[in-house]
Amino acid sequence: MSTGFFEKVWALVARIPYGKVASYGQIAAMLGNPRAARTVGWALSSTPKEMDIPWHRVINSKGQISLGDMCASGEIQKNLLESEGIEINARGQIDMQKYGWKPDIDHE
DNA sequence: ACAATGACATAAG
DNA sequence: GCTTATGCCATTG
Repeated sequence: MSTGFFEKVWALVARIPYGKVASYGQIAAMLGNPRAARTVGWALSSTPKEMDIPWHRVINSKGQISLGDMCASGEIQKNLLESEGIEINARGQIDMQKYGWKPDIDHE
């Protein structure tokens, strides 16, 4: 690890409760860099599958899967989210009002 | 140090 | 609402 940024992202994503989702901007903001949303996404893509990082629970601000828009890998993510109990709209949009993760209630 | 990249975010047309 | 352009931060070559 060159820096702890990746670890921070992984730690935060790993902190996401089951059946919840967080946006890149949210993660970046928690890390102290609300503009580092790109770096967050990149950290996830760099996340070794050896780790139990629920990267699929991290989506963009629109509550949609970015990968599903241009990469077939998004299908996997969508499948995982549905397996988590998260319901997705016809557009692949997630109900952030219900599934939006709130870091304040991580102790649930 | 510089240039390029990347699963984003926001503003403007 | 969609498309294009710019910004922002961290990593890599």
